[in-house]
Amino acid sequence: MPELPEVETTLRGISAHVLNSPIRQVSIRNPRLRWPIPEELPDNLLGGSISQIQRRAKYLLFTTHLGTMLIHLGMSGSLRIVQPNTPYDKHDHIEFCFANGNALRLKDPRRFGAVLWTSEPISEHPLLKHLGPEPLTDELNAELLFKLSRNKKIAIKQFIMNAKIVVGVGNIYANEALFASGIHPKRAAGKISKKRYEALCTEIKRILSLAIAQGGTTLKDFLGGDGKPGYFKQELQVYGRKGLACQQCQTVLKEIRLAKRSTVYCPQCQR
DNA sequence: CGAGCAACCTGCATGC
DNA sequence: TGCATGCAGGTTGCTC
Repeated sequence: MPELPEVETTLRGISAHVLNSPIRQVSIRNPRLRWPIPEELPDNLLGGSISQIQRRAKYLLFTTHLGTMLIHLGMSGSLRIVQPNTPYDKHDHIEFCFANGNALRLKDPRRFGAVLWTSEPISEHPLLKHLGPEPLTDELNAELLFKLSRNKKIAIKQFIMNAKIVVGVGNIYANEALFASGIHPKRAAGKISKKRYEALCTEIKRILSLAIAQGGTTLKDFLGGDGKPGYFKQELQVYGRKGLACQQCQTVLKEIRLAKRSTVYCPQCQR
């Protein structure tokens, strides 16, 4: 489910309901996520409150007086605000109850997500330390991509999906950004001009911003923290449209696999 | 070093 | 109807 816009939508949806309210209870129903939920997590959270929630890449960072809780939603995770007496879903793995009467629940059927704790400065955390720039800041720009890509034979789609290069560009938005900038997903990253990287950067930023403004992309059951679905699906030009006509030139869209990920493109518009 | 891919899981669609 | 297969929005950490 979640790419960067969905994570950002979640952040915006849950913040007001959980910030600065004492944490009364932490219930771990199943600690077996990608990594086990740390046993000391409840003790570190209880009695404290969340003073800030930030997003870095697709990680949500919950600041408390003792440290930071990191949550990653993996492929199928979602965070929802519920009333504490709401019946549990089979895949609700952890719940945080707040003094203000709200409860925050993580549901994650595939359990590729993670809930971690660190008391170190967050920028030093091994999972965050080597991440590339945020795509919606000036740190992502054509010069950077151009420079990092010289002599690289890797396909451009894999290049922009590499979090060491730039974070937050997942499979859906990689497909969409490449279509919008007219670049063939298999083109060698090192053979793309500065000029074309300008277009690609512009499109990555435009598409991610638009998706955030529309509340993310609801494919299966994604709902923002406010329970509303995302509306970006209707904007998708290539993802999930294999065999359909390109909306630009009517050519039939093709699908290939790149690093095992579904890659849809227009063989006419993308070179 | 980079490239490729196995691994972590469940649910759902498809085909026989 | 049942069963096998393949695929899904992500990322780490192997092996070669």
